[in-house]
Amino acid sequence: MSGSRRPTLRDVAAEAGVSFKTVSRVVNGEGGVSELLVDRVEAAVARLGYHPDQRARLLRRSTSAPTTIGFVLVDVANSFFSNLLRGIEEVAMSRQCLVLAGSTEGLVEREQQLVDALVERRVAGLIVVSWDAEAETLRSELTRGTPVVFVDAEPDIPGADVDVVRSDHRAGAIAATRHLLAHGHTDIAYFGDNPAIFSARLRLDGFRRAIADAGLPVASGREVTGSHSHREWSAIIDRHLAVSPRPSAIFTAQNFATLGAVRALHHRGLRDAVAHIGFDDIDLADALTPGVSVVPQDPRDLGRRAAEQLFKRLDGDDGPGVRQVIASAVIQRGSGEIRPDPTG
Amino acid sequence: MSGSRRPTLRDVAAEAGVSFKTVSRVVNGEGGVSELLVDRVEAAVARLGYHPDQRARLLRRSTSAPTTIGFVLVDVANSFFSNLLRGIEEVAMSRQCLVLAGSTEGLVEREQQLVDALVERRVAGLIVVSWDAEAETLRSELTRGTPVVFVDAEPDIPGADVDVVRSDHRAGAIAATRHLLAHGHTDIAYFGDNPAIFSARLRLDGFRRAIADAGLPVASGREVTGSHSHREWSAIIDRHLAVSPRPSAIFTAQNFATLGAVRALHHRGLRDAVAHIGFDDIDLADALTPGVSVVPQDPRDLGRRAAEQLFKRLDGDDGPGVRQVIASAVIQRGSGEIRPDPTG
DNA sequence: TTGCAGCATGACAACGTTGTCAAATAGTCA
DNA sequence: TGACTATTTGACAACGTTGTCATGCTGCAA
Repeated sequence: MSGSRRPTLRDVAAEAGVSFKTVSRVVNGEGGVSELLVDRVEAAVARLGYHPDQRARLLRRSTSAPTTIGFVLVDVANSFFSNLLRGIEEVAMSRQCLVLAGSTEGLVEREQQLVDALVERRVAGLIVVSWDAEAETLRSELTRGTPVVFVDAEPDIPGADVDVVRSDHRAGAIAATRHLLAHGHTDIAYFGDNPAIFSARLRLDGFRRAIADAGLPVASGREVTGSHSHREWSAIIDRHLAVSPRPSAIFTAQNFATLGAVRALHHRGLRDAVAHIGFDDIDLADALTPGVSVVPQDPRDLGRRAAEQLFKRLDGDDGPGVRQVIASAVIQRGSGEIRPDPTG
Repeated sequence: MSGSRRPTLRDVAAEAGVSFKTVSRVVNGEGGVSELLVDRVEAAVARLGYHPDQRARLLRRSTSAPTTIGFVLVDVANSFFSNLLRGIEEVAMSRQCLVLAGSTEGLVEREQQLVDALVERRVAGLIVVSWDAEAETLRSELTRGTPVVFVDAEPDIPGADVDVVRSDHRAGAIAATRHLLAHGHTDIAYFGDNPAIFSARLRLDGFRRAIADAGLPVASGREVTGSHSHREWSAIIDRHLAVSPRPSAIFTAQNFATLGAVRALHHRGLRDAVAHIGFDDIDLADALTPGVSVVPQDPRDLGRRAAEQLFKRLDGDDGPGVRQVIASAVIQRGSGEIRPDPTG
């Protein structure tokens, strides 16, 4: 048995002594087959361990329920994205649909490769976290009418009408910054992702706006941006805590930066001295001393919403593009409510 | 252009004024086509945005490099599994191969559905975290000779010769327990996953063996097992800390349990009073006070190894099954080195 | 000019499936 | 009985691709 060719409709037909079309009918439950033959065919299917070839099936079928959707994300090892994936999977699962996912590592070139690879496998639709500002990686698919839902990042396509699901990055950043301002801070450091990235740009913009609204000067030396691991962020933030005067509060606008800041503050023994608030929640945020205040996101919910929207399109909805921008508010856990040292 | 049919070889051929076989040759770089026609075809491909249909290609092709592999995991939202996936993806990516993954949620029924769904899509091979002790979900594929690599859990198939990549669960649990014993603890509580699960069974076994080797009685009231979220574990462990006398040390043999324990200990203000060691590392383990001592795993490395092994098989290696059992040692960060309260 | 090698190109079958249609069989009614 | 209908079954094309083979053309030597 080992290494034997995988059985096809014809093999089952031979085993059952019927034509392969009859097997096809039985396998697809089409009806119009006598009970006698149904039994014979089903026995043969079981005996041979037959599984229909979905590639051939989809190739032939004109119209059918989607069986596979594609998800282009940045890094599945980042819990934000893995939870997005989980939310998508949840919805897809209820539709007997699988998710073909891949990490771009933030490289546009890799994003293009992934989109092409998914298109060549003829996924029914795409959910994409695009770091290509104008989403050129998806241009040809969009014009062709392939269903695409953008998550987390919103592409800047003039005159385009696309589906988007994302957090309200700017409002969240404004809320976080105002929270620190309200607690008396005037020297706030910002650590966030590369502003070439949509979400990072909006968060930095929100930070600056809140600072400006408070009548404070924009201290560019207090803005640090770039794409780093949490180990790297830890070292970077540690260095910024060493200068004098050090900032009295920090806003970390990305989850790795938040992890890095916790570690750096801990390392310097400043967790009770420097206020800290992060964008996007982290595990154990409430088991630290003090707890880490954050503006949370709910990536699993974002994933679910994106998938729901994609399936609506796959079900034939061709209405105008839908933009879902999810707001959220500060969760106070202690670190964000520390007041500046009056002697500082 | 919107909604137009996706172009095929024939469409490109018509556009370029050649036969579709010539287009096929150009697209596959087969050579034997005049420069003039190559140019005409390439222009037509670009103009129409042609992408070959991998389904049809694979259907026809007798032998070819693998383009998609399947990965059956338990829950992609758990960082252990998402890091496994990342490691697999990393290796697959270098082979121009995509990973089709799905979460079983620990349900054998769902595991079977996923395996079948992957087989029906004709993935080249499978990497599986199976929670079905005898791997019956994979029996027919194994006998058929489909390349399968088991990760994390090793199936109990009499006489079977399979590839396995996993941590040394038993040795790790023994090391963790001995570490607590060496620090003077005699009343150690165990919190771990359902022992129906391979890794959980070995870890519990290691715990019991270390306890027995120390000549201590097995206190069944101190063993709590089950599959829970970290919120649930937090509540469960909190309850066990409320009894008198409470354990002087706890060993959490699963990452959600570790997170739950940190939260529960924090909630009761016992982080400096009760020793704690976990199996599998967690984020921020070193930024807590005290740091969380653990026996770490390197899921990304496990994923890489599993994928490497799978590709070896796909490249034709048909040697005997390879078992990689990765050992690891305690990382001391503070929580595991707390000594029992002498007044306790 | 003829013959032949060598190359470029195309025609056609096949992969495993579904959709279309025709054939064969059984059943009904005048 | 004969014609007509309904039901079961099978033959065959088609999906988009690659593999095999035949055809046509060019250039060169005799």
